[in-house]
Amino acid sequence: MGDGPIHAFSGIYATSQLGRIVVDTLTRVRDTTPARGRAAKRNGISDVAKAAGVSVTTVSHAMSGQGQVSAETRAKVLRVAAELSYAPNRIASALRRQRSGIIGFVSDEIATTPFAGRLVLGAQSAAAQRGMLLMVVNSNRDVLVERDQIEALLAHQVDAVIYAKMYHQQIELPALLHQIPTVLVNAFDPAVAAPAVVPDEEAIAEAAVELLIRDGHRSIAHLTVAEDTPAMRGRLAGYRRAIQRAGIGIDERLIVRASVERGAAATGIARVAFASFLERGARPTAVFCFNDQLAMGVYQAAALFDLRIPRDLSVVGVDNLELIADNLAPGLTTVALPHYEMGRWAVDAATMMLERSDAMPGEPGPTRMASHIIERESVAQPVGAMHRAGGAPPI
Amino acid sequence: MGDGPIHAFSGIYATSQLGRIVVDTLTRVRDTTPARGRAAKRNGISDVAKAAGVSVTTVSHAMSGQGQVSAETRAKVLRVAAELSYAPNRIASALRRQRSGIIGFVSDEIATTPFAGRLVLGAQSAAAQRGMLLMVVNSNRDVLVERDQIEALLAHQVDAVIYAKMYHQQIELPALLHQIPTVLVNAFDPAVAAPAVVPDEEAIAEAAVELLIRDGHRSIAHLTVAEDTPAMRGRLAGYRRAIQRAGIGIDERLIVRASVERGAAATGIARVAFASFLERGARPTAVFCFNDQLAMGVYQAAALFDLRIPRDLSVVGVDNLELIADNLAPGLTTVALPHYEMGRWAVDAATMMLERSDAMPGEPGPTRMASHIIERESVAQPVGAMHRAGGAPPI
DNA sequence: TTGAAAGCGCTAACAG
DNA sequence: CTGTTAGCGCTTTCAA
Repeated sequence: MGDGPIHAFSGIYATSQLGRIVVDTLTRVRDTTPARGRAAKRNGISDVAKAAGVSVTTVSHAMSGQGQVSAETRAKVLRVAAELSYAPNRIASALRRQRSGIIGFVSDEIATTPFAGRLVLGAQSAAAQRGMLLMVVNSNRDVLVERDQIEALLAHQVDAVIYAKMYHQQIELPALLHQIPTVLVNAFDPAVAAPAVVPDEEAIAEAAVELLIRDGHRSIAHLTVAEDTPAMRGRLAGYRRAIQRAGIGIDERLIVRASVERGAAATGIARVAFASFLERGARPTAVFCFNDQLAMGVYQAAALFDLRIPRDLSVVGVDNLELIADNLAPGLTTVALPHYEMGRWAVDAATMMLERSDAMPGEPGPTRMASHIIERESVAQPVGAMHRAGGAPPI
Repeated sequence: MGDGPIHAFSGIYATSQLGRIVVDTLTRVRDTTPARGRAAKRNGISDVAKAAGVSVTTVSHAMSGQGQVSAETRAKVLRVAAELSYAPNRIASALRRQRSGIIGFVSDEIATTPFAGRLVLGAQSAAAQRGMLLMVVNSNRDVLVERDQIEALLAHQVDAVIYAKMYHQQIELPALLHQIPTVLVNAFDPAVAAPAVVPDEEAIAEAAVELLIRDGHRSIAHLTVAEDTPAMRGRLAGYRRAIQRAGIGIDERLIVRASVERGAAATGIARVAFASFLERGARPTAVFCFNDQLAMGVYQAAALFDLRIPRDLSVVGVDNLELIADNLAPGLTTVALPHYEMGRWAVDAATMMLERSDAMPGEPGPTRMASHIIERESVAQPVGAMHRAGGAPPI
């Protein structure tokens, strides 16, 4: 292997004194002293051009598939590029094309539940498919921090942003985001015509309640929260609808509200609320809980009253928090929120807007995404289900 | 307000036909039709220069603090910049300076525990302080995906990367990362001289066991896992050390191993393991559990044997998974792993390497980071602690 | 089918 | 203290 001017041999390229072209086809001993400090200079388009004996234009065309390049030239360029482990510098490309290939992901919270992780995961996998990358930013619910972070995202020329909340809510989109394609996740802003995706709350409740009804339950309680949110309203409405559709009358006494503050130990509150519900003599055969933490409270309350789950009481939750649902004994049947799917939907919607600037993905109003139920062991037929159709009042 | 050539009046600037300079000092009616498709064109450095009546160089200097600019000029430039809501285009700046201001964050998993979130949070907060942004990427433990993602990161010219694992382990750093400053989190590679930070496993166990000893416990079990990992070894060693330091002999029968597979419902396994331990007649007054999920299993096993926590059995976990620790009744005292701090440390280390390329932050070998204990209600003095110093054998 | 050359918006020599 | 200017590495007319 010579040292002279750079030539393209048949598949083998020379190490150069001039450029940073280095061919590394052999398996090498493991490098135990990696570059420290600055990143190693990577081969650029002109290095490839030189090595392939063509112009940078041709390399660009060959790599991107733009323009007309003969098949052979293209093959050669590609081969050389691979040889030099060349990949276009996305920064330079972004500057020239006015497209960074980066999607900003703004979330209000990332550390307390696995929701954010699943959202990010879905968004990322969709982004990867389109050759884009995510820039994740988290405000921990501090509006000032959020502002700074959005500014940073804009300064980095993100092409679009996903604005995600961890709990389904109505919001006012930050004004800064009015200047850039934005899609909302788990949130909606009636004043802004931006695509938004949220869970279909009613369907969640219907799925849960229908599962219970199918197993023969007629006396189904709903343990919900006091706070007035879209999730609370939607799930309650879905509960009512499913009950009525089955021809069972709504018994308002079966609706139990726990006053849970955000982030507080929901389980304890739920345990107390549900225990006092049982104390009043209520004996539903099943409970549909607003979320898994409340369901965990129901487990604890049931233990206090010597009620066995699922023999004496079937329980369904919402969230599929594996940490809880998997670890409870018996395992908790619960409805998994479509976080992953919403993440995917969001970047798909964003890229759609990017491609055709007149496009407005999704329905008018927030797109409602379906959930699915995860069955574990907390649901069974009520004892004597066969015998007591339309039994005694439950309370 | 005229339309003519651009002039700088005392604080008010004209709307221009030529550029995109738009002054917007008035509070405006909320824009209900935000730009769709492409991002709105933002003002550039030359817009500011024009409006301020100086050269771009001066603007650059004024904004960055580099070079010499008179205080007045600087003030004027800054004012105009604010007026035009100018912020330097980081892409252009990156291309010119060969510094993207982006740190890649590679994690093996992000959706199943809150660990990743806390790591990201810590990393991000440190990054923000230094004007950098995080590009988070997640492989879901797929090596091929990971490779692609690291390549994408490199193509985006990230200045450094944080390579994080969710569980403390020894790894082989991907070769691609040998060419760029990298710091490892929750992982170490003996073959590579890269800074690494891991939890101080022994200290975790010592803190937990010392807490129990301080409360008068002398018969302290350790419920651990069978898999041989740095965490398992370290915590076991710490347990032994703390017990011995207190002058209590090690009783190997008090060390219980649960064969938990990664990601499985650890609690069930732990429940069975601990129940059979109790069945053999063991009556420790306290258990130190490898993690919170095992602790939850202990709660369940204790219920089976009518042992009340903490009256009959004190329990300490590790991880501070709020979903579990907060929701158990009684609340679980547990050791919180320093994820947030490790995240911070990692970007601090990375930026240090960036600033002085000869720097090697941290100790030789992985830096061990301290944890702290979160006290809830699962620890109490053993019944009759006062009376039975050096009591009967525990099993 | 290929190549030369003009920038994308910024920073950093260097000159005045 | 301020301004002119040459690129950073790439994409994309436009011309050959």
